[in-house]
Amino acid sequence: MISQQICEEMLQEHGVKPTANRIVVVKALADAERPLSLSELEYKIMSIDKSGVFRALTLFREHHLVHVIEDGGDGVRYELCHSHDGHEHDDDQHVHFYCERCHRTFCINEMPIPPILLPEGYRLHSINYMAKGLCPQCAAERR
Amino acid sequence: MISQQICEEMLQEHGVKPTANRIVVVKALADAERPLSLSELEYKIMSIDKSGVFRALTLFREHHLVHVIEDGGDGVRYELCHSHDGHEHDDDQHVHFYCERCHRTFCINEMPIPPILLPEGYRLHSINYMAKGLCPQCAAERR
DNA sequence: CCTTTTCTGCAACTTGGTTGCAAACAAGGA
DNA sequence: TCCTTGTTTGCAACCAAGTTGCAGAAAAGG
Repeated sequence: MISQQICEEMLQEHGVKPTANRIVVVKALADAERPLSLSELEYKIMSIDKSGVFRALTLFREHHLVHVIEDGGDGVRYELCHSHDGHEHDDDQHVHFYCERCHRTFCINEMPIPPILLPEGYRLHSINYMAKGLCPQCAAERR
Repeated sequence: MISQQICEEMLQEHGVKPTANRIVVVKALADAERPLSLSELEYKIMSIDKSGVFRALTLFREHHLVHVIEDGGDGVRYELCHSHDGHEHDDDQHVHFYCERCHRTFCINEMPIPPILLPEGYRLHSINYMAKGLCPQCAAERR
């Protein structure tokens, strides 16, 4: 549980005016310890119209407060940037794990993304490493 | 350019009845040397209604003739499985590169996906390694 | 207190994907 | 060959997620 206080500061730090709605959205993201999709956020928040959540996320993205990861299939998910330099680069890239049974996406924080060597000419900006399978909980229930 | 003959055989091998439409779709996938999205295929084929392309892809997926990779943002892309064992497992996992400028997705065939060590309990099924940035062509034009 | 700008909710729209249905087609038996 | 049965296809309708326009509400700044 993260205090409203801190959420407000996060917004400030990234140059986003902390309105009531926006604080609620950052808080929702911060409290969930995994990346959320737009619809999960909509559902989780309820008090704000989906367009509001959408606009907040768009803004956050522009200000590098959240980043986007591809989910295990359809949509995209939003995750707070933890990089402390505040801006631009997000050195926070880690592996994600998508559970095919409960459809949640986990951050494997302890696992940095292994780098690759690209052929001549490619210019690399970012990497999305998504592992899929069963999360510990679902793997256990399975048997 | 891949012969219709071969496409037909690919279908057979995977237990899919080779109808006219299906052959066209496999051929389109085989000729493009990169994973295509549904809409790219629709555009590329024209002679077949999008529902037809969609149904062909769904079928192919069920028969492990194509696999799905997440694109650099929104939709998903389809790529022919090159694994020669024919069925079930697709040991064909390699890195993909998404160009943020021309929005094409390339197969980096020479680069197998580096494995990771997951924490206790996770059961891994597949991995999607997507690098993003500029492809050689766009990187060159850029300057 | 008034003016100007930003923020917000609602409703409408767009787009990509998906499905229902009936006509077209293919396969197999009489 | 003709008929029956099941499969495949195109069309149009549908659906949901994401996105935008607009006008009222709220905030900021004189």
